[in-house]
Amino acid sequence: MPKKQYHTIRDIARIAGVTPGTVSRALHNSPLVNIDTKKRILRIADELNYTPNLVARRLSTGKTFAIGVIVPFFTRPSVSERLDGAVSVLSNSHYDLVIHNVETTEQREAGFRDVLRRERIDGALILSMPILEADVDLLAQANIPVVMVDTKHPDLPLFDCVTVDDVDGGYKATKHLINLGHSKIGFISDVTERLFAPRSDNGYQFTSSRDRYTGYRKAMEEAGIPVREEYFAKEQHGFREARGLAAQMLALEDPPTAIFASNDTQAFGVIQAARGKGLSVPEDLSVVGYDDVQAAEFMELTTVRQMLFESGRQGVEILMEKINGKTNDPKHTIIPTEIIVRKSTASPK
Amino acid sequence: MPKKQYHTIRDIARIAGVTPGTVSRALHNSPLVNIDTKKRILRIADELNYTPNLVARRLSTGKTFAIGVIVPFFTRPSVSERLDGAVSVLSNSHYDLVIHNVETTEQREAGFRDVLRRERIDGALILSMPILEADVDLLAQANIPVVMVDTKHPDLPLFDCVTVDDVDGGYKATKHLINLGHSKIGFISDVTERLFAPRSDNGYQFTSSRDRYTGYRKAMEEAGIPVREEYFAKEQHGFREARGLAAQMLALEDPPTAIFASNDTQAFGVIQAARGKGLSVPEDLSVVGYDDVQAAEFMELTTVRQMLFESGRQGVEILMEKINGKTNDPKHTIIPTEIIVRKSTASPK
DNA sequence: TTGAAAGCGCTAACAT
DNA sequence: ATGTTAGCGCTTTCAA
Repeated sequence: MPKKQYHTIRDIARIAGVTPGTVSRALHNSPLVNIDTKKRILRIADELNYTPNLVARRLSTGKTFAIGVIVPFFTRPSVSERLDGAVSVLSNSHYDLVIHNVETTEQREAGFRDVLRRERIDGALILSMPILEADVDLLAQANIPVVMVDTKHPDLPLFDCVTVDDVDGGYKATKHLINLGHSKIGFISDVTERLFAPRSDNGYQFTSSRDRYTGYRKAMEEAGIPVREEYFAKEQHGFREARGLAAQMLALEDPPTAIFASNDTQAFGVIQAARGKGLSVPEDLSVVGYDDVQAAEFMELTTVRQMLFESGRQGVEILMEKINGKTNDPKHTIIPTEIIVRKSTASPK
Repeated sequence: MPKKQYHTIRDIARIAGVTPGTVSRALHNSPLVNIDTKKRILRIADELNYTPNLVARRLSTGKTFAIGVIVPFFTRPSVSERLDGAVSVLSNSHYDLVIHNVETTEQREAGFRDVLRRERIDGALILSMPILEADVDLLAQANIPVVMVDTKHPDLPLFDCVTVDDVDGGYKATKHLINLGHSKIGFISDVTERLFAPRSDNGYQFTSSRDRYTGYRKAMEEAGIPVREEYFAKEQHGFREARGLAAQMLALEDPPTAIFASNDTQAFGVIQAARGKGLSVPEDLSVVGYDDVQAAEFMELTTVRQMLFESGRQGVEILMEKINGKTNDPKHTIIPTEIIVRKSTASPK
């Protein structure tokens, strides 16, 4: 078998009659190399179809030229749109994006323990991951810059993060319904995955839904509408679960005339539940979602847009600044929300 | 500033009073090391919170412990579900998954030129990327195993691939409509992205839609139903485009009573077009999609399921076998399809 | 069972 | 402008 199927800087050096150091400089466009030798070196490199061994470069420079992203459930549209924003920044740089998907507790631990280290990546993005108390230590031990997107934690003002003002988003959605004349407004929330809420719920898992609910209450109270307990329900993320919840709520003696779901997927479940009961949307039931994922448009769902792509993009951009040592102080960016009115909401009959 | 914020094998060696070689052996559970020294070494490593520097290990062993995936538009649900399958295999191994997203011609070229090399990754998965003539050379030059998923190319029987029998899938969908009594059946196709079809269409870009259309024709001919030209239309992937196409088709003098769209996203566009014309689905128009993405379920869309997750999973599994040298001969796996009947299809009135 | 030493391919500081 | 050299952290062969 052949000794090696590729060429190194040394091969080029030999052929060009120079030393590896010079080749390295030529390849890096250093001004410290004669224009002719540089040309010659580049030509030879090209003929040899040379590409540098990134691993060697990484070891030598101490930089990995890779960033990691720790993310759960990236097939969820909202997550994958954020990821897309993150990827978009990197594809114009030399950085690789290594993705660590989290779906089990082990993977979660492994992610925080092994991934957040300088020996693997230059920086990490934590995307849509609720932070547990146990994570805080690991996070603090990380010897690389970390930016969190769609993830907040009361004890971590020390970290950079990109978040959304979910209280405001929830407020806007509810306000929209109130303005339409609704007062019987249900709220359907998702719940922190079991994965993220081990036996001791220490109050750290901070879901966006909670904030959205706070916004809901605020709008209700402001309008002097009592918040009814039977108009609140929560279940796992997923449209089937939400469908069940909505079906129950619509079966109440005095059912709501509008339902605000804390994400679009759940809103779709609500719409299905209404359909199942022979109710039409928005005539008999108004529905508002949250996220404005791509499917929301063809479902003609009124929803709260939160610039998912943009949040991922900004997260990585901040991360790159950190990696390149441009800034130091933690930065908390808040992405604005906007209510997108489509055809799933109307005044009550 | 501190010289280094982490510990190396040498630190452990010093403290344990042995040489780095021994530490390396101990860490790898080699039988060639005294049980007591091994224990001592492991204890020290643990106390020091040691984790090996993967980059160094990679350089030394010549393995990168990473695989790359080249993929376009990974926010598309069908693509991201495939990706999810790929990721699922890796998260139980020590392999990293680096993702190279392709959205421009440059990125496409860069992907094939730079990524497919042993110096970066141990193997690559090419996901849902039509292969151009120019790619063939680059692919052939790759010095690492490559597996293609949802990508075929007539000239590349040499490569491993996981594909779907789209002709059969298209046949099943059409047959279903015919069985329901339809004979005026439209077909809406997507078109290879401009990105993938530069000026010279050399016939190599092989879209799945074409196969699905072949299946459609086959079913029609078999049933003795003439294929009408005005019942065929194509446009870019995307529900808006499909909505436009369907609107036109439904405005024909003699409009179809059923439309088969070559993917779910376009099917959603068709449904919207019908709705826009005041037609209800399935009473006035039956709609069939393709892919069975998650949204298909809550849209209650009849569609052709093709085990997206599974295709990604199998792709990586084959890739890992190749990397570990278990098999050599190219393997062509065909994932079966299945028609999922939901509420978007019915007999014509 | 352990130590010594070479080497993976590249970079960068220093010397010339 | 170029050569020389040391070294990044780890693995692995060869000796002992």
